[in-house]
Amino acid sequence: MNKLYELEKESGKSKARAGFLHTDHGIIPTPVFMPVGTAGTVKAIMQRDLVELDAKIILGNTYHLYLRPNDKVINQFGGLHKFISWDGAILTDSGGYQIFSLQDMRKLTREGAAFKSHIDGSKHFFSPESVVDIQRNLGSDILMVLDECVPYPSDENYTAKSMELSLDWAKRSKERFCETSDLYGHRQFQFGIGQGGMYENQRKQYIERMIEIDFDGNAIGGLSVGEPVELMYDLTDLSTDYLPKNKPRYLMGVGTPENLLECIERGIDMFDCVLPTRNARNGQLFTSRGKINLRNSQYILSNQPIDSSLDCYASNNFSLGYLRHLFISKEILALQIATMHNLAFFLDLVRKARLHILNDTFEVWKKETIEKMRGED
RNA sequence: GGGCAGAUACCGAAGCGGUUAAACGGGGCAGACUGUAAAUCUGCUAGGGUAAUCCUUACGGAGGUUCGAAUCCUUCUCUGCCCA
Repeated sequence: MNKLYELEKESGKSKARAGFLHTDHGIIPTPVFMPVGTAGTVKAIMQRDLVELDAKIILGNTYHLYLRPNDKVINQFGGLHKFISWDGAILTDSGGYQIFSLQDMRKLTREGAAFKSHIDGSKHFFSPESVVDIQRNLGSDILMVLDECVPYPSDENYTAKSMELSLDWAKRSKERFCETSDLYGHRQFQFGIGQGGMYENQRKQYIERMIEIDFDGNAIGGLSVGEPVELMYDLTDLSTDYLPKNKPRYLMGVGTPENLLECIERGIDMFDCVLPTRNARNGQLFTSRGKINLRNSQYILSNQPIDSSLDCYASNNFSLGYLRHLFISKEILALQIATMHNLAFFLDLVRKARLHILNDTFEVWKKETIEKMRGED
């Protein structure tokens, strides 16, 4: 199959849909959750565990991998897949989010982003073109264009200007992508990223102009940056009204288990988020009964498994009391178990969502699942 | 038996006349985390009170000096080190 996306089924009752991403590193059923592996590792667990969890695709980050070890080094290893020993698919983010989160260390111009390394303060420059080149060296299956993730709140004028900048960068990214080719014998695809801040008209306009550039897939960026969750849902809803049906839709950086279900219902196919991995390292578990703050003293004597409803070694072999002890004692194993469990939960949730879409039961199941998760919050 | 040093909140440890219910660590108790500068960050941690620039009790014990003492003096108790 030459095309990346194959639509399998639409819900009919909502905009939820099931499909496949055809990459040369596997066929990925969608909706899909992509664990974040910024620096060439999904923190605290091994690639073997990701396989066991049936993660089909993970993220890498252009900014981080460029700074360390550098894409030229990774090129010497035959690309990121070989470098990190991962046969599944990889999507690399562009560094656009770092332009946003490391705001005080960079300067934006029409040409690109000048920035200082957060590691050693050294000066660097990213252009839309160089970011494509780096991702060619990395060899990710899906590469993201460089964009400016507009901070929240931003006024309409700033957002509009930023839109022009990001769209210009998007065009240049596409051009560079077309001028270059994959280096390692597997296909690479390129996604655009829709911005527009919190303004409906700008979101719409951005998407319309992005569609013209004709990327392999379309992302929605700049959401979940501090705005009220309902606004995030509304803008996602609006976005999927305009995004083409024959291409994958990726909501960047989202979100909580509830966010995932709400946005699947609004027609999103792909998600990534640091929550399951980061919160795991910070002692918070996501379960079918809601969130658990593991350090709480109420779990000292809990003999309950983390979540026995999951088919995951970490989730049903250790008691909450034991895992709490590991956290309180700052044992490395705590991070590993919690990370594995949280990822198992997120991946399982989205897989179930997919099955329910195929069974025409998604909407009812979604409602029940959210209620259950809220129950013990 | 003699000499010296010390005793501060759950623990360690600052402070050495007023701005001290007492710095800072640790521990404890909560909270946050959404395209990862995060095994991180924030708050609380004598009792009472929703809370306060409110009340009570507090820096080994007992007395004293002073307008005012964890801080100065006397004495007692205990701890460590050194000399016999």
